[in-house]
Amino acid sequence: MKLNKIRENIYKISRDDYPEMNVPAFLYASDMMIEDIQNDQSLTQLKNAAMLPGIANGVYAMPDIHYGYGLPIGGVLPVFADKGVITPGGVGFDINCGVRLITFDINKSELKNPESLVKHLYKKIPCGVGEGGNIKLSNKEMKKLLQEGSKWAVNSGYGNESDLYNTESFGCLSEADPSQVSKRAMERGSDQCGTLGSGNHFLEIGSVDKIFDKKTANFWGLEEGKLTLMIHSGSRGLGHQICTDFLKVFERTLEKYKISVPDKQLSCAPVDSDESRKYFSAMACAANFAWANRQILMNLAVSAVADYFKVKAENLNYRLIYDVAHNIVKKEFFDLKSKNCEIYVHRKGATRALPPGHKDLPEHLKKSGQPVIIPGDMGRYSYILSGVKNAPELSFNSACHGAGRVLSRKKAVKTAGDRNIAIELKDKNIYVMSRGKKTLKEEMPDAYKDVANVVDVVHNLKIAEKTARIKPICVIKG
DNA sequence: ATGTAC
Repeated sequence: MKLNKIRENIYKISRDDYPEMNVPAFLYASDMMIEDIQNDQSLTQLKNAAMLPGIANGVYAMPDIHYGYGLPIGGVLPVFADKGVITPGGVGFDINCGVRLITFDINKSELKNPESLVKHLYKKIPCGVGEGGNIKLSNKEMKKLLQEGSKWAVNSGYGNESDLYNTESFGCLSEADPSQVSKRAMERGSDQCGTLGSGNHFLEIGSVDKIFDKKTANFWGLEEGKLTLMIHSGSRGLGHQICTDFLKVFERTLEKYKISVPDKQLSCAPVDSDESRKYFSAMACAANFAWANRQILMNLAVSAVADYFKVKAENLNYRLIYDVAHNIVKKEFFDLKSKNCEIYVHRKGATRALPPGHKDLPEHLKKSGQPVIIPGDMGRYSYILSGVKNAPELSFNSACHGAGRVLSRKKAVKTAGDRNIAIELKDKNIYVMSRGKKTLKEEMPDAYKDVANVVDVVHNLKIAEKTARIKPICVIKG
């Protein structure tokens, strides 16, 4: 792909070089990352996305870009409500995959036996491919959950109402319509609320290891040396099934709306079409399911931590810093050429990052900007950043979402050979337990880029600025 | 990511 470097950390794929594009594509990455990025087909996917109709300004790729279904992971696709298209490939299979971060008023030094804590967590958190949990929902109750998201979880006894104010969109997309969710999707989801999943999903106890921005950290209640809980999970089989169901629908709509796409995986329909409305309503259900899921997982993990410290869960002082999605399409408003425009922003492996003062932030976060949670790998660290001033213009309020792989899962397993990743991590005082036999090899630290380099790109561009770094202590995986 | 194929 022909890339033009327009300034430090910004590369452009230009319409002068590829006239088939309707808008330019922008890649945010450092010089040293370019070679790896050029090695897969992700930039071709980005260029293909720029050929869709009705895009606002451009398409964008974050430094953790890699190959995905349709739009690359790490891609942002903003479209005008009145002339753009919705594409399920712009969201991906794991609808509202996202991350949540919690802090405890407990010092790292008080955690004397992390090996025991990881066992407590592993026992309490259902995880693994296809695994169900302890909550079985009737059809009626499922419908309620899909409409209400996090609020359903709070009303069902999982957490506090204040948690909603520390969740993106208050943990609910109001467009959710359960009648657009297939029976099969409902069935797959009905016993999976409160389950972690597998692959790169994880639940981790860590500690704040470094503060970059003291003011923002203080404001949010992040203190060096305190224990944290991070949860990375999504909408499980429900979201997967919804995506599968609608991909079939959208492949058939191309002819109907006379849209030509360079890649069937970018099948789409006008925003204002029956198909897009139905997809959006079903996608919103999956998003709400994922928020309820993480809300419940948080409560299960908090009770495991309480068990370990031999205190009652209600006496354990914890605080939800934020919960943010990184696979979603949302209706948002942006000032473009001094006109307020309704935009549907597809974020796929991209985290929303609202700058200070944004109207969608709750009052208590207006001053700091939105917390942007960026998980790394299980052997190094994760970051929390705050949305800053260049986010609207550079990326429609979006930042990176993680480290990004350097080795495919298959390659990682092969490279790991007969290494014992759990023992290697234990030597670094990180205690991991995993249900899947291959998971730890697939997810070993060497399979990922150093997230510090990824985060530095968005930090230097002033899309989101570094607030704190978190180091893992106990990790459970599916 | 995912009852890793309907």
